[in-house]
Amino acid sequence: MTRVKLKDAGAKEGFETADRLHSAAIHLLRRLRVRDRESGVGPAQLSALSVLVFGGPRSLGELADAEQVRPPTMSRIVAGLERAGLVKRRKTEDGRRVRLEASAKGMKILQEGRKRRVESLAKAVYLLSRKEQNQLVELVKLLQRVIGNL
Amino acid sequence: MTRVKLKDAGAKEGFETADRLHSAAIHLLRRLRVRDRESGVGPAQLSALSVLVFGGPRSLGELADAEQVRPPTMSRIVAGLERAGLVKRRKTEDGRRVRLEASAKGMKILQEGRKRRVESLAKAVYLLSRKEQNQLVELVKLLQRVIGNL
DNA sequence: CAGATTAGTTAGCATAGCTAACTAAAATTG
DNA sequence: CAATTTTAGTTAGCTATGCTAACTAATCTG
Repeated sequence: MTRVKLKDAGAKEGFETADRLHSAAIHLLRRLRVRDRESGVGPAQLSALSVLVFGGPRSLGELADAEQVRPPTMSRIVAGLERAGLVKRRKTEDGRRVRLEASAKGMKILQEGRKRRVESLAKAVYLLSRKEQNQLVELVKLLQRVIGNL
Repeated sequence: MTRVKLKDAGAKEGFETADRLHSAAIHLLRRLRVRDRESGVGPAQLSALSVLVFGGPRSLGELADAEQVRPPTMSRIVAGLERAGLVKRRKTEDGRRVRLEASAKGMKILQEGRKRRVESLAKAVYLLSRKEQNQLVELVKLLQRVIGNL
């Protein structure tokens, strides 16, 4: 039995691909994490801040959803960001909700951190041929679709 | 000025690609993290265990290096894995070093967790066309090279 | 307006990251 | 070969991040 049913073969490949992708993502972030520590801001704070900077102001609950985290967790993350002066808290018409927005300092810190973090990755990308770089762009789009399907 | 110097254009694109890749990796793992929690084993423990299962036994220091973590951190992660009976600690000729290896239970837990974790990702992969799936395989290879360059 | 729902916080627990300071074993060296 | 230095891991103590349960305050609803 050297032949395998097409369906099964596809399933196995899909699983393998998914597994390697998962592993690659872990290792990628593990490497970049080192650079993130230089900012003095924790990873969860940095990530939440980036949502506010690139995605605009929003409520705590919305931010928690975006970050796939429970409200109490986000409450504390935001408290840290506020303490560091990176996020401002504004009142809304609805007295229960808060409007969270990045401060100027928050935007600055984030841009710098993002630059630091991505520059090592960008260097690694430059080592690829131009053709491979273009391929990588296409494949990142594909990856974004996969994430959308999750 | 609609034209840009090629060199600059390349740099900018590389940065953009790197940034999107970084972001994609974050979102990918954030989604999968949910499934990981079902195992009852923390993410750092799970990741360390996978090194032992797929990469074979090694010392605590080597494991710390592989996981990009400091020795005290790995010491505690291993203590947790031991307490849960997922890892065994063996003596070596060098009395300072320990030899860490996954137990049968550890391998079982990991395989199950890996399956759970990857199955949602695999489902998302299946939604792509066969052609796109092949492209994705290429992405992962490229990605592995990029990570190697880090 | 009383009760239910919604938004966020507080409290308390576990995991995970770090540095500093320690112990024990091995290697070096005078 | 004894004294020192180096190496491997651990312990202690801090911070950050996850969670659930239980609370407060505001809004909505009947």
